[in-house]
Amino acid sequence: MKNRLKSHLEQALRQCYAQGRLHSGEVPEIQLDVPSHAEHGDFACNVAMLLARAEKIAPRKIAEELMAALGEGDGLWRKVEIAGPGFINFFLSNRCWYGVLDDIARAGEDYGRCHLGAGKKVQVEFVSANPTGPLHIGHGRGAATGDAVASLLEHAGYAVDREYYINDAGNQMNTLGLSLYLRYRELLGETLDFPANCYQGDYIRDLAAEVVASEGRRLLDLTEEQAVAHFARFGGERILAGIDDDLQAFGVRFDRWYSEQSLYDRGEVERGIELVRERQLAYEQDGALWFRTTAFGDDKDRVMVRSNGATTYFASDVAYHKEKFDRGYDLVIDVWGADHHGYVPRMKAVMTGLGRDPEDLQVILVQLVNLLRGGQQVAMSTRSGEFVTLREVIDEVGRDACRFFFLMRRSDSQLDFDLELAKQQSNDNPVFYVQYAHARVCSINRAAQEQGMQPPALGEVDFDRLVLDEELVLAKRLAQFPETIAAAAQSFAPHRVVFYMQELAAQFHSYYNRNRVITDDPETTRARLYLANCVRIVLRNALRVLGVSAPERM
RNA sequence: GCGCGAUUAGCUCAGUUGGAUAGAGCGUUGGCCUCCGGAGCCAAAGGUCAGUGGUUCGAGUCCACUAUCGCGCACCA
Repeated sequence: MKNRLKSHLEQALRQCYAQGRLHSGEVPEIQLDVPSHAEHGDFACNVAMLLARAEKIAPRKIAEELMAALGEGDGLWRKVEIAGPGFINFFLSNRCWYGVLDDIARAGEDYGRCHLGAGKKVQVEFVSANPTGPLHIGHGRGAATGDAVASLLEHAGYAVDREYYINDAGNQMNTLGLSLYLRYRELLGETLDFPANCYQGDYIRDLAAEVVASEGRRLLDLTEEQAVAHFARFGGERILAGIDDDLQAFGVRFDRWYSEQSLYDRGEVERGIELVRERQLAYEQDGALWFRTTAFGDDKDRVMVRSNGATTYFASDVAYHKEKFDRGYDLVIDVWGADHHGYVPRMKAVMTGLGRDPEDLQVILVQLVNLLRGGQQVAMSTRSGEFVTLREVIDEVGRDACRFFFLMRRSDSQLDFDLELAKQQSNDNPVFYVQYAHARVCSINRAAQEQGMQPPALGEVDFDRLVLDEELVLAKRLAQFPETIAAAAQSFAPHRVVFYMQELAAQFHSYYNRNRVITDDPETTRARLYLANCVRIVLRNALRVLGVSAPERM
């Protein structure tokens, strides 16, 4: 609809130039905004103001010329006017708005999808928590965000892969192995000092206890080095399996689990370092090998190979990102904790250094979750091992509320997550409010069915029966859904979908409360059922993007 | 010290990428059930968009400085 208006405007502008009524020849991008006030119409265009400078005449004058060239617009609008400093305001015809109901009925599950991405390959890498402990709620927010962004991009026509990067190389796995080994020995009767830099959480003891149960004292015969290696492998696998379980319970599925260690095993890290050398971006200093990232905007060069010969995490990250693009992705998105924001410039520098556009790498930063219970802060500290796990929160408030709450705010701003509120079944709780709107339509359908009526199919509805303002407002809101998805996808911002749903649900609840869908008049009833079911379809599609269920009864 | 980010209603936050008179939810106050699910709805009050200057037809939005808060500044991962 917006696009149709746009092409009308472009045509009018070209006509003005052709007829010599305007002279500059400039064709700016036509912008159409939905004004905040209804008296300014359905869409407002500012092109006359943009042209004012080049044309050197008053914007209202330009707007007049454009309006004259616009003509009737074959019934798309019922009124066009010039207002304020030179806005061109369009008032669309009701028939045109109710046409979106047919679009929705026709498209069904696909309503809201678009081809913005043109099939480009995108990888979204997220969670990627170290396999040294269970997922906590911070990871949960990353999981919800990454999954929703991936889903948004799918809806916008990108070919998306979800990937989890496993940091299974380096000394943290040794630390894990050592932590388990020491707890194992403790459980078998030794008293020893458990080092502060080892993992303190109870899950370490639990895992060690499993080993005691299955292996007994046998592993005491190993050398410490052998034992640590054994425990590291065992612990890593078990913890990763637990993470996978938690993510499945959360409804997140990855296309690929990518091991950092495999980069070493296949020589990718070596190849990455070679490439940096070939491009003359490496130099040696103090016995270490450095990547000259300062050449591309980083404020410090970065070490790839330490003076003791060990490669850094940065080196494998270079290799990993190089390898992502080798796999043919056009766009790579990393979802990171916001405390890693300092790493963005260096990774962008790596992109440039490797000959890619830095825009091909997008980093989404996810801020901390502040967990509350009835307004009171829940204490958390990863260091001491006292943290609230994702699993605990899913078990307590349910997957739907959990995902919804994680996505309610822009990902880069801190989030208050109140467990009591998330469990509450009232209008204070936004997730129930939205789901309830969906269930309510289903309930109306059931009531209609009992009276022998089916939700009407395409073409069975007389839109002239929709005469209420609220019905028009609902139709307009429904028409906005595809652009909401597109805009949210382009800015990697799932929270926009949340806000959209809350508005739509509020409008529907309000409509429902004031009017009966099922009336004495069969034609009116049909039209209203049709409208209500379009609301249901859009709510369901929106919830699906976020990974939240759309229940038929609650 | 340097860098990144934030600052919008009593609280928690949006703000369609620079548009017209600033938007929700919660909280507060006052209303609404003979009715398809009240798990809901309606209404009112509430604002110097942190401050100062700048850019222009037009600034919550862009730029500079200031203040306050948060985070980051390893040959760790």
